[in-house]
Amino acid sequence: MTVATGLKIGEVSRQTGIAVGALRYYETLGLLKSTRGDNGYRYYSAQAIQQVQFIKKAQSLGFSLEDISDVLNVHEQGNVPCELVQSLLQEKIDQLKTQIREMSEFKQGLEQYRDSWVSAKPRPKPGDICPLIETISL
Amino acid sequence: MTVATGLKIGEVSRQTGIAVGALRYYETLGLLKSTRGDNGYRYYSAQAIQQVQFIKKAQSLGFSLEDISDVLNVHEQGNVPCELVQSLLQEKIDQLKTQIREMSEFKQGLEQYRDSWVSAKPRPKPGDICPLIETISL
DNA sequence: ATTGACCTTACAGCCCGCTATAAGGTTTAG
DNA sequence: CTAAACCTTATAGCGGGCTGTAAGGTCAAT
Repeated sequence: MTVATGLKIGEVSRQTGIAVGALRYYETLGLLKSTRGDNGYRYYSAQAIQQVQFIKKAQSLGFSLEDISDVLNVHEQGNVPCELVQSLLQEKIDQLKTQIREMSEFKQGLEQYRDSWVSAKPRPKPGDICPLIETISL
Repeated sequence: MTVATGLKIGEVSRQTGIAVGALRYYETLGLLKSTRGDNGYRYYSAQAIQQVQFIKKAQSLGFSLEDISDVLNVHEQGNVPCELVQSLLQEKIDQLKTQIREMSEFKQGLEQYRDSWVSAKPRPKPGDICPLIETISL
């Protein structure tokens, strides 16, 4: 007797800007729930829209879907996940710091090669492919 | 009558520190050649060692295997690929600059969220998953 | 009744540079 | 002669977040 009601996946996709395939993918990861109608269709509540927006916002902070899954799990346990969110955010910031530093150092190394190769062109030894690169010591 | 001679793949692996599977992979990409013995084994010349070292060195500059393939092709045409190497290197440097700038800007955005969330904790609205994240506008 | 829009599952593919596995054949040392 | 160490191909899998396709079932409007 109970007729499945709610939003169909295409409507959720339209309202959130997330592709249908991505919504189904989120479901396989446990990020999004749906109830099934007798036809097998997924039906979504209005909260689902908010949930998808939440996923988008969390992604915009650099959170992985796994991170987001953890946050949603805390929420489903009845807790407010803000502390987790804050520690995850700090983690991302720290990772970025490290990455930026590593990339800067790497870039400096490349610039040193570039500059040294502009000033002094080594003469090719027999068998060399590129005498510039061959000067590198691993 | 000609007996296949040279280094077997395991020997090349040992001398270069590159895994056997990786060497075979390089061959499928055209980066490394071998001659086959009657047994089907790959045999390598002494130059192959140098070639693999070249690949490693180019990789250490952030060159992709496709980049390296281009460089080796120029070499095989009988030309010295140093100019290509230099322009590829400048490309990597420019890409790094852009990435570092983008990551720094992104990190600053995250730090703004973090700081604003420390000072003022928004009160949860009904249906909110994490009231901090919900403050984000996409 | 038909058309077209919508929905379903299952699976393949993308990027990149590999690694791992299975199921064989070859060579080498003792 | 045997066992270990080596070699071969073919294929699948990793990470991460998806997209694309095929082959079908359902629903709404005409």
